This record gives sequence, C-alpha cells and structure tokens, in this order.
Amino acid sequence: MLKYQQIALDIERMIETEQLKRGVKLPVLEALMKEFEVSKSTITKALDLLEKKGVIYQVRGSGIFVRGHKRKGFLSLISNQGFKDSLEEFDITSEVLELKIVQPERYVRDALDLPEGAEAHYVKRIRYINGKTLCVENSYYSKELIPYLNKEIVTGSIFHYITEGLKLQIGFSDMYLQVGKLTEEEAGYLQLKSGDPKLSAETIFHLNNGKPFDYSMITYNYEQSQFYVQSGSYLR
Amino acid sequence: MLKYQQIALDIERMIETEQLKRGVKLPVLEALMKEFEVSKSTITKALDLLEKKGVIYQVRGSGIFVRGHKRKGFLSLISNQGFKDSLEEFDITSEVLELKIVQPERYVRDALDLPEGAEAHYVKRIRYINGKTLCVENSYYSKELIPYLNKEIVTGSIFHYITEGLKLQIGFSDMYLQVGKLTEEEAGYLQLKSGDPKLSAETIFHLNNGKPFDYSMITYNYEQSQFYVQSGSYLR
DNA sequence: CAGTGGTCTAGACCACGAA
DNA sequence: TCGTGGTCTAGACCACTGC
Repeated sequence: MLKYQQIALDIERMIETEQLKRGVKLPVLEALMKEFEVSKSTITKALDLLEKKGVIYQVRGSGIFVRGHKRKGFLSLISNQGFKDSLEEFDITSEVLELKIVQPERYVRDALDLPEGAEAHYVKRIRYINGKTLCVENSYYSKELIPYLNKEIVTGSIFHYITEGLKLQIGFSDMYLQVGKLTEEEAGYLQLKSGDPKLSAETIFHLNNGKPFDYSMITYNYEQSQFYVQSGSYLR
Repeated sequence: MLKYQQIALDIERMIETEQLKRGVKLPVLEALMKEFEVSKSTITKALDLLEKKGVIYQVRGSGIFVRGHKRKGFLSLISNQGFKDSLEEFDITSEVLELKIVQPERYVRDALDLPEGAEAHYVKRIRYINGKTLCVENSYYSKELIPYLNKEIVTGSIFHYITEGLKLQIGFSDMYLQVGKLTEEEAGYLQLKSGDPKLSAETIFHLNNGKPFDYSMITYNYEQSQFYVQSGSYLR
C-alpha cells in the first residue's frame, strides 16, 4: 500500500475512533509531516484523497477540518469502492432469478464496447436491504473481461469477486437516473403496486484501464430509496 | 488563474474543439510538459483535476485517454460549478413565488449552523427547463453570509450572484435524495397529479471555508428528471 | 504579521502495459 | 525491455486567515 493511501486510512480511522465531529480541526501540516515522517506533498496528497472522499475539507490559511456528517439510513449513490464500504451499515442480500450467457442487444453492446455476436453474462437479481426488497437488477458483464461467474458468486457481491478474486481494479462509472412509474412486472418483484413511483438507474462500470465491464439497469423500491451524494468543488 | 487550472482548461477545450471521442489518447506526459513549459507535477495536477471532473482517465504504463461521453438531455446531479456549466445546454428560468426574511425552524438552523432566532432568506421558486416545469424549490440562505437578496437576483441564478457578485467561493455540498409521491400542493405547482412520482432532494451547500450558506429542498417533476452522475475510484 | 495551507520545481525512483 | 504514468522528496515561494 502506498504511503499516502496508508496515511489517508490512518487519519480516517483516527477521525472515526476519536468520534471527531464536523468542524473539528486536525493537526497542522507540519505536525502531520513529522508524525508520519513524510514530505509535505505526501501529506497533501493523502489529505486531497480524504477531501475527495468527503471526509475532510481544507481551508487555506486556516486549517484542516472534519466534514463527516452523513445522515443515518442513507445509501451512498456512488458505490463507495473505497476503504470500508458504508454498505456495512446495512444487511444486503441477493436472490438470483436468472444467470445465463447471452449475446446482448445493440444498446448493451454499445455500452460495453462489444462487437456484434460477443457474449456476456446476464444476471437478474432481487436485492434485499434489512429483509426488505431494495431493487431489481438486470446486469450484463462482458465475458471477455469477466470470463466466469456462477450462482454462488452472483448471490454474494459480484464486485467483491471482481476485485478480490480476479484482482481487477474498478476505475469509474457513468450513471443515468430517472424517476418513473413501476410496470406490472417490476411491481411484482418489489411487492409494490403497478404505477407506484420508481427510481431507475442505468450504470456503466469501467475498469482501471477504461474498459467497460458491467452494464446494469436497476429499479429501486421507492420506499427504501434514500441516497446521499457528497460533492466537492471542481476548481481544484 | 493558477497554472494547473489553466492547463486543465486548455486541455478540456482542446478535447472539445477537436471533438475527441471516448478512448482517444492524449499526448504523453513528457510532451505536455514541454508544450506547457511546466514541471511534471503541474501537468499531473491538471490531469488529476480533469480526471476528477470526469473528462479523462489515466492508465499507468499506457496513456491518458478521453472519457467524454455524457448522454444528451441529462442534467448533472452534482451542480457542476466547474468551468462552463453544462446547464448552458438547457434553457432554465425561474418564477419566484415567495421571498422573505424568516427565523427558520430547528431543522433548518441545524443544517445551516444557526443559533436560535437567527435570520435567513426564504425563497420559494418554480424552475422551468425549456419551458416545462422542472421543480419546486424551497431554499433558506443564511443572512449572515448572504446579507442581501432581491427579486431580480432570485429570478436569475442565485449561485451566480454569490460567486460573481459577492465573490464567495462555493466549496462542497451534501445531498439527500428520496423518491415518493407528490402531495396535492406540489402537484399543483408542477402541473401533475397528486400521487404521481417525485424525486425530492435536500441539499446543504457550503462555502469554501466550510460554512453552510444554503439549505434547499427541491421537488422534481418526474417527467423532466433525468440526471447523470459520474464517479471515480476513491483509491487515488 | 505570524500561522497555515497551496503551488511549483527538478529529479530520483517505482510499477505497470505492451510489444 | 522500454515507454508511460505514479510516487516521493526537499525546498522555495505564494496566498489567504485571523489576531
């Protein structure tokens, strides 16, 4: 693990274990440099990482402060593939409805950069949060990048398998959100009524090297859909 | 303007004017260093900024590539207070329903870090996108940080006034999303039916120095609610 | 004006990808 | 193996905050 990542982790853990509240000032750069025995830029890089993650904010001429402050019961919309997942706060399980290899249609191939006739794993799952239906998920995984999937893997966390089992690193994602009314079929899966509100999320996940490996369409149960999104300035 | 910001801008403009598509490789670091006559870290910083913004992605040992690729017609959920606003793609106008100074309730004071009895501007607006109702917005602006607002300012872009008029810099925001059913009142404003789907967003905006200045509750018209969210890995 | 964070540099060395 | 991006350092200097 790189120095700046380790330092970021250490500082984050410190904030957590010491229960530091929003607005609490952290030690000054000089002190952190000495404590971790690294140069200024390394500390800065660690702090930038934490700022990007929404853990702290830095104010020039003043100090480094804890941002913290996520409301309980809200899921991070941006799957926090960071250090410890905030999903640990919840009990999430999956029921696999379908798992097969298909030759996906045009719009899926476009998303995954696949040629005509290429194969992909198709996965249909219902996901539960604390025992309640959270969403129905239709996913396609590029067979070229993810050669093998079975029911066991798919029942658990597919992303965990990809990062830990296959040692692939997830890079970035594009997500498209829409609100609408549930169809008869969706309502059935989610134990709601046809015409009830829904949140639809279409997401394309890419590996570290920019290759798209997963195209997912998720329909969320509106009763369980509470999300938060933290964002920072794009000026720095 | 700082060197790395200027370079980031230049590169972004280059990608745009040359219509570079997703996956196109940019010149290597060495070349960029020479072109802009700066050190490696400055180029790196500029590229990190663009990566964070979702414009490019970098692959170690391979190169720097254009990410681009936002679907048309989708609004950025994360108000892109970056360079040119993607809202320019749309025609957004506002109708002010109410503008007054109030002593906000507990939950608003908590969000804005205000003591009991402190004052805030209360603004209620309907916002239109390309002539259609986009959302109803209920906002509170801390009077301490934003001393003055009038109908003209509020009819236009309040954030533009804050950054350009008051020369304040916006730092970060926390947003909480929920899907639900429209109340009678909301449906009236949005020209929809009571019970129709809605997306509710509660957002707290902070200045550069960490002080919260705006608490907004927005109810979106589900027919116009198409959003995208780009995200990157929190590992670096 | 002292304290604190931010920018920028030059250069050494490391890690990953593709051929 | 070589090209390419990433990390890390030491240090000079800059810019903002708050007393």
